[in-house]
Amino acid sequence: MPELPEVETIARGLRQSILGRRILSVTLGKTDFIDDPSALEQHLPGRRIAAVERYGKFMLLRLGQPDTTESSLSSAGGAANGDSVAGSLLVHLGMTGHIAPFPAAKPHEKHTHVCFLLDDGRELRYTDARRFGRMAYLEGSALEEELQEFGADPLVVSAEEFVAQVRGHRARIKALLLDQGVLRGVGNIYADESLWRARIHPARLGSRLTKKEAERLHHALRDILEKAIVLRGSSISDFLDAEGAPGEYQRHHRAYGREGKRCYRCGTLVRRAIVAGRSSYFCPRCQSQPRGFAMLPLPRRGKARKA
DNA sequence: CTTACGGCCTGGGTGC
DNA sequence: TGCACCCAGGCCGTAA
Repeated sequence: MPELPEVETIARGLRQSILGRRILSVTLGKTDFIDDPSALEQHLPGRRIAAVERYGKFMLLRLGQPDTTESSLSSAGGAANGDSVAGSLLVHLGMTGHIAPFPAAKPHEKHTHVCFLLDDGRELRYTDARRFGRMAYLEGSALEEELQEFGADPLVVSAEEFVAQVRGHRARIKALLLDQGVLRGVGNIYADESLWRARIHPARLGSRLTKKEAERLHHALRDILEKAIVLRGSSISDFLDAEGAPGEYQRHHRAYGREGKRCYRCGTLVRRAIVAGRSSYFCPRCQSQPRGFAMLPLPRRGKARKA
């Protein structure tokens, strides 16, 4: 479940550990999550990792020109200006994806599907038990077109633009927050957390939010994402950053995963409902339900089973 | 056109 | 110990 804060955390870690390294070779295992596996084998060997960026929930490894020389990459951490990069490796971690460098001699952990041998003897490895992730090498117009499919970065978008986007759609606000074409990087956790903070029910329609509510949501979302980044993301199942350390933001969750627990604001029991096809956690008192929204009965789950 | 919904991919965790 | 089932995020096809 890496969402924006988790991917940002991993990107920062990789920036420290592999920026400027050259990829010597590529070894592939299962490839059904890779757009064009042969493109990786064809284009990556010899290329230098010129920048590590986050784009929504994607990790973007900007690669130097195939003929880039040592000297042209002098400034590590440096801004690889757009012209100097000819292509990028896009990595989406899906739910269970991990990417991190290891000593090449270290045995592969289970579900390792991609290995990039680096010029310092380490291997950048991608593991993904469920292979819900995605990997692709793209360059030129294909890269541009791919990136263009996505909406604004929630940390960058202005309040005006956010309000306009949200109120310009009739879909449920939860669906809008999750729609990567509207806003890039928000997933289930941070959607529910920001809606709780802004006191907006997930099933409300975007077009029916008041300007004030939409502004409140924008502020809540940005604030929560920034705090989550500081705490290196949320480790709810097995998320670990590139150094293998867990995040801490899960301790600050106010809605997500708290079904049956008391709302931090009013003490009402937090509920769970399926909204936009996803489990959604909310306080039924603080986040008043829109008219016409029938909450479907949910099967009991978890160990809180009292027969 | 926009939105809603079900199904699919996979395998770890859980209930029984 | 085994095993059926749930569920996750993104995507796609279909329906309204």
